[in-house]
Amino acid sequence: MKTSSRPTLKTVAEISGLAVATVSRALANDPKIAEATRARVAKVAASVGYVPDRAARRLRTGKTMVVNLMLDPHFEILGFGNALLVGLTTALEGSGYNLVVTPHFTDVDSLTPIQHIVTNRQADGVIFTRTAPFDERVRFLQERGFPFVCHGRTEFTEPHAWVDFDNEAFAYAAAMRLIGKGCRRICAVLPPESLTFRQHLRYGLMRAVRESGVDYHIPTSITLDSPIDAIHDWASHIAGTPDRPDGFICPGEASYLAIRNGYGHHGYKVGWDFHAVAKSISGILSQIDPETDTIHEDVEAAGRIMARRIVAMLANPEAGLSQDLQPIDLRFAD
Amino acid sequence: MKTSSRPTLKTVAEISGLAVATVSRALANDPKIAEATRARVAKVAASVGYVPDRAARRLRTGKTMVVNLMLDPHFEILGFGNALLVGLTTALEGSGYNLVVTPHFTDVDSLTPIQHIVTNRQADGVIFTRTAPFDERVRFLQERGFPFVCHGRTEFTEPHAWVDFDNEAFAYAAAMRLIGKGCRRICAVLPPESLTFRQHLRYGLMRAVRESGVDYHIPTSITLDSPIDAIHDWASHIAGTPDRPDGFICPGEASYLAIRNGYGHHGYKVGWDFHAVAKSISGILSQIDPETDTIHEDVEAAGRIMARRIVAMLANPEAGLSQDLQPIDLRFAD
DNA sequence: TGCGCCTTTTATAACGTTTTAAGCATCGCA
DNA sequence: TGCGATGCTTAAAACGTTATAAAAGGCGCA
Repeated sequence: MKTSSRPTLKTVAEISGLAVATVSRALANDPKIAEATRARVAKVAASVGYVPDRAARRLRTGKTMVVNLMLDPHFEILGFGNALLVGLTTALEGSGYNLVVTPHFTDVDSLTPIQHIVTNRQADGVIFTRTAPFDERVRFLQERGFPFVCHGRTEFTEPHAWVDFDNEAFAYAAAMRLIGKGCRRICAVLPPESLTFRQHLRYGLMRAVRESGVDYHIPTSITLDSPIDAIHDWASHIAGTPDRPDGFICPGEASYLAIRNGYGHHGYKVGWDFHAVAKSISGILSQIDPETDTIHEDVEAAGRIMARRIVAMLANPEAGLSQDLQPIDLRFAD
Repeated sequence: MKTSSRPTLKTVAEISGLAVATVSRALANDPKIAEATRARVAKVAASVGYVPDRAARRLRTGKTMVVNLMLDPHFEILGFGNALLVGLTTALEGSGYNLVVTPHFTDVDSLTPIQHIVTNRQADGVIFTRTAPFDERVRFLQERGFPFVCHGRTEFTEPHAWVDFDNEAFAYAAAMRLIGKGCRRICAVLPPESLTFRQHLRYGLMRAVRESGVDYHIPTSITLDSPIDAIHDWASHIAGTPDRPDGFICPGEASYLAIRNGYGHHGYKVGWDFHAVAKSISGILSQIDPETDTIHEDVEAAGRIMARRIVAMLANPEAGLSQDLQPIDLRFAD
C-alpha cells in the first residue's frame, strides 16, 4: 500500500489478487492467460498507472530498448545532424526505444565507441552517418551481427541496411540543368575520398559530361569538408583563372555560398556570369538566393526512415535488409 | 568460465578468489576493503575488461545515469538544437551519463513528456530550451525537486539553474551600433511573448532608445518564430511605408536574411540604405554578408556548460543553483 | 469414484548489482 | 584464558522483471 513510490507488478498483483507472474504474462497478452483475466489486469494496471521498469526489463531480458545515434561533432554542426535527429526522435516516439546520442569522431577514432556499445550491450541498435566505401564500422557491426542502419552506402558485397539520398541522380540532374543554361565547364565540389557519396556524385556528373560532351572540373585542393573559408578562397582564386568553371554543382549549402561569394569578388554574379545548382537541406537558400536552382534533400525524412528501419530490424531479426534510396526532388524555377 | 558472455562481478570474484560483495566494494574504493585487495581487484577487473552493467546498477540504486534533453522539433531544425547537442554530448562524454533525446512540442504539450520522465524515473535530470517567463516545466520540476537545467531564464522568484545568453546586452550593443551608424528608427524582431528572452531583448533595445532618443519599432504581426516567408513578406511590406525602419536588430540568422531580402525587393541594400546587426549562431552569415555586423552566440558552449551543471547537480544535490549568463562577444567590423 | 487431461494460475529462479548485517580472524588487554 | 575491539571479508536480501516448470482446479469418461 505504499502510495508514494511508483507501482510495480507487485502492486498490480496485490490489487487484483493475482500472482506477479500472472500479471506479467497478462500484460504481455499471453494467450495462456484467460481473456477475462487479461482484461481485468489491464484495467487495474491502467488505473494505478503502471509502467514497466526499464532497468528491470533490461536486466532480465538483455534488451536495452536503446538505439544509439553516433554523431560526429566535427561535421554535424553545420551539417544535417539536427534534421536527422528530429526525424529519428519523432519516429522513435512511442516505439519504446530511447535514442541516446553519443559523440564520435569519424576520422580519428571511428570504431572504439561502437565497439564499446556492442561489447558492453549499451544499445540494441546503432545509427550513424558519413559512411565510407569500406567502412570499418559496417564491417565490425556486420561480423558481430549487431543491428544497424547507416546513412550512406558502402562498397561491400555483403548487403546491409542503409538509407541514402540519390546523389548520383542529384549530380546528373544538376549538371544537365547547368548544361541547359549554357554552361561550358562544370565544376562539382565533392566530399573527401573517404566518403562513399563522393563517387555517387562523381558518377552523376560524369554521366552528364559524357552525354553532353561538356567540359568539367573537380577541385583537388578542397572538399565539401573543407573549412568554408578555404572553399571561399579557392573559388575566389579559380574565378580569376582563364578556364574558370561557369557552372557549379554544390552538394551543400555552405559550399554554395562560399563559391557564390568567391566569384562575387571578381564581379561575377550567380545566375548571370555563372550558374549553380545547390543541394538544399535547411531550405535557407531560398531565402538567400531565391532564384538559384536547388534540389532538396529531406534529411528529416531520412531520419524517420532510419528509425523505422532499425525498429523493424529489432522487432524481427529475420527482417530482410532494407535499403532505401531517397529520390531527388527537383525544385527548379521553371 | 563462460568465455563468450561479458564479465560480471562474479567473473572478477571467481578469478580473484573473493566474494562478489568484496569485489563490488573494492571497485567502489571502499576504505573498509584492504588497500592491497582493492589494487588486486582493480587489476583483475581491468584485465578481463569488466564494465558494470547499467541496468543492474539502475535497478539496484535507482539512479538511471541518464540525462534527458527535450527538444522541440518545431523550432530546433533551423534553430540551434544541433550545436547545443554537440556541446551536451561532448561534455557528457566520460561522465557516465547518457544523453537521451526526446521530442516535445513546447507550445502544445509542454508538460506531459516531462511528467512522464519524472514520475517514471526515466532520467536523473532534464535539460530543455525555450524557457517561458512562468514556465510550467520549471514550476513542475521545482516542486518535485527534480534536477534540471534550462536554457533561458524565468520570472519565478525561486531560483533555479539556468544558462542563458545575455540578450539584453546583445540588443543594447546592437542598437548602439546601429545608432552609431546613423540609424534613426530601429526595429527589433522579437520572439513571441511566451518566451522569456523577448523581454531581455526588449529591455536592451529600450535602454539604448532611452539613452539616445532615437525612434524604434517592434513588429506585432510577426515574431522570430514566424515562418521565414512571413517575415520576408512583412519586411517587404514595411519597406514600402514612409516610416520604415533604417536599422534592424535580428536575434536570429533566418530573420536577418528575410529582412534583408524583403528590403532588397525595394532596392534597399543592407549596409547602404539601411543597417542591421544580427545574432550569429552557425556563423554562416559571415559567408553570406561578410560586411554585416554580427554578435555571436556560442550555443555549443552553452551546451557544454549545461551538461557540466547538471552533472554537478546530480553528483551533489546540495550544490548551489548555478546560473550562467554568457557574455556577448562583439565581432563588429571596426 | 478415480484417472487423465485440459486450462489457468503460481512459486521459484534467475539477470547483475549494492547494501545490510553478520562472520571470522587477529590482537590487545585484563 | 577469556573477551571485547579492530580490520577485513562475506552471505543474503533486495531492486522489478520474465521464463521455466510445476501446481491447482475443473471436466469428461471409464
